[in-house]
Amino acid sequence: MARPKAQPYHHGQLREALAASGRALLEEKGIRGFTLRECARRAGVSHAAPAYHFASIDDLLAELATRGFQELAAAMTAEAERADGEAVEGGSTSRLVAQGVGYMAFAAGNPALFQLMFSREANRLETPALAAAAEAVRNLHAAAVEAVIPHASGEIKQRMADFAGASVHGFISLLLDGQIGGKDSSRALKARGLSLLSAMAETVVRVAR
Amino acid sequence: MARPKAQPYHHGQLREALAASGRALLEEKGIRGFTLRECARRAGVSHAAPAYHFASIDDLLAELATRGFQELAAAMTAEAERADGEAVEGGSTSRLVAQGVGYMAFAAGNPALFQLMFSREANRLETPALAAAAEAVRNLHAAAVEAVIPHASGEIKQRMADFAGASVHGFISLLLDGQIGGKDSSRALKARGLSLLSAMAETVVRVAR
DNA sequence: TCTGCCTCTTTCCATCGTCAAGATTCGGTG
DNA sequence: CACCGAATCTTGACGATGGAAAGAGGCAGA
Repeated sequence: MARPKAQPYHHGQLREALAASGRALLEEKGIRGFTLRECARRAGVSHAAPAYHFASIDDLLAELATRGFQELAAAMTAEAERADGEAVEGGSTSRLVAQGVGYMAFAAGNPALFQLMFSREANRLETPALAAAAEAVRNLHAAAVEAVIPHASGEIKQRMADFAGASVHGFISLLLDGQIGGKDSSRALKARGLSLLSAMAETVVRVAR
Repeated sequence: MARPKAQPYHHGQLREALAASGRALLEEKGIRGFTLRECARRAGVSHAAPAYHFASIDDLLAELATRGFQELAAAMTAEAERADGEAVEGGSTSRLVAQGVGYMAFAAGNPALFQLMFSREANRLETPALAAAAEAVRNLHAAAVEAVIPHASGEIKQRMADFAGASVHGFISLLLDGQIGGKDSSRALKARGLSLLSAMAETVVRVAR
């Protein structure tokens, strides 16, 4: 009889449940359509229950963004390591491209969350965890660029990290907003994305040489 | 006595007034903090008055985004023509860079509006006017790239237009979100932006050659 | 002048985020 | 094992919001 009742008074993992239902809700309704009450409803608790786990709705959104950045970092490293394993040539350059692929794939799979992460709506809270998670992603970018041009000056590395991050982020952002490739097939869009990534990587290599 | 009373029953230019107060409100409160009632309040009318001019709050936001795109296009062409006038050399390439400067300057001057324009929150309405205004901006990008590499193939032109648009858009987006150059001076940030623009332009030229 | 239409106000409703108060359960202490 | 404070959740309430409905004010053409 120790097993939990169908609807125990104490949820036990409400914070996790809210993060999960909140994420799904965000993708469904978008940032403006996101409501705390609906989020609580889906988690099976009353509308005021989230208050104990999250100070405000912005606090919950900040948590979602934080987890998004962590997952984004994981997606980038996973794709990069996959490239390391199968690549016979290319090395650090193909790793940079693969990391960009991971970035784009995450954004394409979680468009609303991705938008939240890079909207200042989430950054209003400016929690330390959010800042740290976002910085980790930036560091991944910087490290991948650095590996391609290890002998370049610090300033060149910074400029190229700007460049690489901006290209990848801008492309997928415009794509998700429908500003690029309106009615093209998914296959064609991937080709355009890869084309952009290789142009980006070539530029990084060329400028530093 | 024909002059309008202090608060005539019929506003006369309410649509314009709402667009103006809405724009200011958007920059002040951000997308999530934007409310129709506050917007009406600032225009000096009751909270239900906007209903006749805008079907919904999303419709008003779509109008703001549409005007934003028109203004963005104007800022790009103005900066590009300014560059044409003073440039002794460079020609089409310096024009491409200048157009990017205009793009970034508009975004930096209207961060919340810029974010709205490229958030799918506005695009949910998908009004024809909004689509047309956004397309005009895209065409400006494409035309500037085309002028730099007139002899390239159509596919290369498209890829380079993607590349140019993505770089510029990504950089200023990340900058406005605080993901780039956290505590750098405004001067340093402009230098980084110009550096990115020239790297972008060089890549466009190089790939097509 | 009169009449119909456009514009705006007032009123109302369901929903929202947040707060306060009460109910329930948990973990540790006696 | 009994008890009690703290943590967790529910209920109820408040002001604010977007939108709908109904009515009042003002304009233009017959």
